[in-house]
Amino acid sequence: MNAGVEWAIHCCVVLSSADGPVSAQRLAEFHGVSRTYLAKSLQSLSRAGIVETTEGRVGGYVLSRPADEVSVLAVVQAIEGREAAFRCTEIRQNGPFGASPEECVRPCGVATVMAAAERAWRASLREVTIADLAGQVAAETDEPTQVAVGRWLRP
Amino acid sequence: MNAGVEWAIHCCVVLSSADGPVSAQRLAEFHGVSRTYLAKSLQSLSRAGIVETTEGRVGGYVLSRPADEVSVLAVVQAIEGREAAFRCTEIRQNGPFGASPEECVRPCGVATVMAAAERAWRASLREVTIADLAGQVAAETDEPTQVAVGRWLRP
DNA sequence: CTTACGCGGATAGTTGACATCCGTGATTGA
DNA sequence: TCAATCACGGATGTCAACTATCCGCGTAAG
Ligand code: SF4
Ligand code: SF4
Repeated sequence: MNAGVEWAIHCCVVLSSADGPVSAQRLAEFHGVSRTYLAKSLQSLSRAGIVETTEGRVGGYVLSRPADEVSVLAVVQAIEGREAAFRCTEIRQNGPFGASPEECVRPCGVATVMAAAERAWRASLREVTIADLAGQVAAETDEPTQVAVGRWLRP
Repeated sequence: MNAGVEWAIHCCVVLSSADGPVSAQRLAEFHGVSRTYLAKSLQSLSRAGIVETTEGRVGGYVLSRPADEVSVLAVVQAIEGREAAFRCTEIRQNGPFGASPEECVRPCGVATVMAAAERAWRASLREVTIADLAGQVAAETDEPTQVAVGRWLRP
């Protein structure tokens, strides 16, 4: 799985507790990752409509929806894409006893099972929102640090 | 996801309906895929204890357990490995407000959520066995073809 | 002893993830 | 007005993993 997924989720959590636009520079420094590459992930979030950007001198990223309306699944799919991990290559149509395309209008058992598993995976991620994660982080961080982080994000 | 997963599942289904060892040559022909590369996947299944091999002149592969005791999950993990798709890189320890390693003894919310999703995925795959898939295939295949396939597998 | 077969290592080609750079356009503050 | 800052998108490079092939070895049936 793409490492940018982890970065993107963390960025969303940070953005949910910030009170203004945060630049890619700050987000990258905060997490200790490559600025230029993180920008790619943030652009994906932007295209997916999860964050909004303000260009110019004091530009940066802001969550475009309240944190409790952004599921973890949305962030993951924004970075990883929406294609299923399991790609069926229709090998049942190959070989000496290959089925004809007419017989393959509906997916076979293998593809069905894998699709069901991925549905379960997505359903699990859909249950959790960025707000849930942010609340957890806030509960584990003491008050002075939270204030310091807030000030650091907006210099 | 590794394409060899699809091949391996199909091979297990075929093996469950065969009455003797089937060579990699036959399995590859049957599915119309590369013989040499399929052999790699079959070797993974062998190392995982899902199939057993008989070497020598009329060697081949046989399921080492009854088909209803082999879950799809076991086959997938044999090919793909057992590591989680989401790798946490502990970026919360980075940056100016990075947490100390002592504070990170237990996994954070993000890693927990992703792990729960993967558990749901595995649980879904664990519910289905090779026997289930074989039964589905058998129900969709007419009698004469089944006999012909059985004969073709063991020439 | 010959033959067919699985096993494991070595070896490439190809793809996709990871990472960086630069030019463009937009916005703000001097 | 003008320079600085920042997001955006394209182009490019690097690297690991997947895909695929080949060969020598050991094994067991005939
Ligand atoms: S049997 Fe299922 S998984 Fe296999 S090729 Fe057909 S649709 Fe795909
Ligand atoms: S916060 Fe969670 S996902 Fe992020 S680096 Fe720490 S353990 Fe990993």
